[in-house]
Amino acid sequence: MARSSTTSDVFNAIAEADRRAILDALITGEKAVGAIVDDLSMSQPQVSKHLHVLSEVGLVTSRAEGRHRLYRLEATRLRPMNEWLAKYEHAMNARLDRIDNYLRELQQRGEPQ
Amino acid sequence: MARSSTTSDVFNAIAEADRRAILDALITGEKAVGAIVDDLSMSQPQVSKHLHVLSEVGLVTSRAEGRHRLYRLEATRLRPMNEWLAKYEHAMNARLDRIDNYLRELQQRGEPQ
DNA sequence: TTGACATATGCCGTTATCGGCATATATTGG
DNA sequence: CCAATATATGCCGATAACGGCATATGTCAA
Repeated sequence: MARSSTTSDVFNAIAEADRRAILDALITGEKAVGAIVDDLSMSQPQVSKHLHVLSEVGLVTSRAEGRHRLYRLEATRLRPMNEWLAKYEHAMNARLDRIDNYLRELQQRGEPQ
Repeated sequence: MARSSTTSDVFNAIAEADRRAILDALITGEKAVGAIVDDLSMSQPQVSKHLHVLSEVGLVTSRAEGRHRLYRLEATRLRPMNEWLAKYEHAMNARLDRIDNYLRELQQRGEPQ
């Protein structure tokens, strides 16, 4: 058995740097495949395939516009990641909290004098 | 060429559900390999290998304690993901914002009367 | 209709991944 | 030192991912 299919969940879809780049490129709004190809200088089939994967997990949707196909970011689908990460928020800021407390401590020690 | 090595960056390390489960198991604090094996009912070699991967990207660290090896979560390493996700925060909440605006609008229209 | 442009698909070779199993490597207690 | 416990590693077979290239599909314009 290999890694669970890339098309099965958002975490896998996003594991690929090129796909993250594509999503990044779509932040500013809808874009045609060709535009993405130009922006990221990847091959057209490569972009189409990545878009297919992203589409399978719902991270992008598309609509036809003449002979172009416009892809749109569906950021809502990133929620699962966001929620998973949220569990670590506290631990992630532990160091900062410690620095913060340290600074507060310094300040308190300074004030009396 | 396949997907960039699982040991190269956090996004790939986390693409595997079992590894996320391991990290989740470590949220409450240090744990020995055996404890994780029991908690998640995965095979011992499987857990060891996943821990190895997680360790390569710095998501966990370990220390020896007798014949046990205690693994510890290094949540700080999740920052890159957090930052990447932050870019989508706005788009992710767009729908909520829209509802919010709508409600605000309703309220304003109601007030004058 | 024909031809040009835009995008999707199919096939191929290479490479990584993953789990299972057996086994190597500590470490401790007697 | 030896046996038992705890963990790490190495090898294997199966699977799927990725990029490249050629080509199919679709759409417009003249």
